[in-house]
Amino acid sequence: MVGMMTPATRMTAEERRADVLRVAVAQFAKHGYQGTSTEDVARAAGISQPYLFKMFPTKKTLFLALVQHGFARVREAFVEAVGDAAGDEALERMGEAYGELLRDRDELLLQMQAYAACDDPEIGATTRREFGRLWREVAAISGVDDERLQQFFAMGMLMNVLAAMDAQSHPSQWVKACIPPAWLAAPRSATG
Amino acid sequence: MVGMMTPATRMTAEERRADVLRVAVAQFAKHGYQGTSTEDVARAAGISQPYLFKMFPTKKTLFLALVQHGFARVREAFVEAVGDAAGDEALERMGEAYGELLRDRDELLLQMQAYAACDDPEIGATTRREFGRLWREVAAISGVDDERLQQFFAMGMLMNVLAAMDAQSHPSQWVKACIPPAWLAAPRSATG
DNA sequence: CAAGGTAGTGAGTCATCACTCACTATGGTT
DNA sequence: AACCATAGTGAGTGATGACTCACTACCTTG
Repeated sequence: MVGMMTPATRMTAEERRADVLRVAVAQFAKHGYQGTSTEDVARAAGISQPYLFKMFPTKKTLFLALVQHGFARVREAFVEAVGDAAGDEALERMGEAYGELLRDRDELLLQMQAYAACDDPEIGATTRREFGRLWREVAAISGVDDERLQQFFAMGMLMNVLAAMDAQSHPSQWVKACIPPAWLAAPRSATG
Repeated sequence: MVGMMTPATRMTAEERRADVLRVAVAQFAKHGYQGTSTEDVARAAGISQPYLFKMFPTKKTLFLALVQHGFARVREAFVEAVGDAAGDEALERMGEAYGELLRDRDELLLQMQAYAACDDPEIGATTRREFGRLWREVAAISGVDDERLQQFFAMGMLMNVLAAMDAQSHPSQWVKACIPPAWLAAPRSATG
């Protein structure tokens, strides 16, 4: 009764959980798995740290939930964007959709943090599994060959890295060269 | 004089520093900037933690030195590999050289950790600067156009991510599809 | 051999972190 | 109105982390 923090407006556990997930992305995206404290996440979500641990038994559980959620969002965005297209056109639309996702850098940065934390067995396993699902899904939807798939994903990874470096906010000579206007489209000419 | 640790065989500061740098790469590559403790690095290098701080005034200084050193190694490897080639052939040789570097996953993983830690202003600035230098150097040496350069770097980033996920040690359907055979076993040939 | 610079350390300090325990407040149901 | 499941918290705890201070051992040079 004394200095008790106003118990953040009461929500159902589900609502609160969704809230936490939404807010936690930003933290983990910026500071990484090890660099983010559960205290920070709790504060950002407007709840106490002990309650965070009631929803997610460990910090890792929370992080893994975020990773799965993030990859799932990418898959959903791809499915929706492609519609009934196929082949190169499907790839192109997925590329555009990925560009849209870039609006919210946090989602992509979280992916980077997941890759970077793969030394941890559980994080590694989850990340590989999710990456594999995404790969297979893109393969199935587009139906293009492996070389093209590879180019598609390679471009995605480059965008992730550029996002991580926040290249867009630090313009310089090379940035203009490596973020061309056509950065959304799949490469038109095959290597050769 | 009681339980004093055998003072690791005496070296010049330079030798020791080089030793530390060599050993520290593995630690930071695996566990990231935040996930690596100076204690771990010191132990791995066979010196006491206070002495580590005499050579590198802060943990960040050490990490930044590693990042610069890593990028420099890539640049040197590229220059050496290209020889007097130019254009697409130069790119191809650099690609092979990058494959060689992949032998030692740690170097590439450290790059990933640098990208992931870019939220820190100093790390971000250094990483962008080094990436930019690499980009310009590859551009200058090869002389190819931006689109091709972009594809080259994109493929490199995909390799980095696959290395981070340790895809090669966790074979599955998609791994075979996304790892270019030439990079899987790069016995320094196949200039075709 | 005396002296001093330098390689190297033991034993802290203070902050932070993941996680816990015991507790309180709230609202829907009977 | 009384009950109770569940949302939510204050105040820890033991471990660990970056970094410091005061010190010791070693080697080179005059």
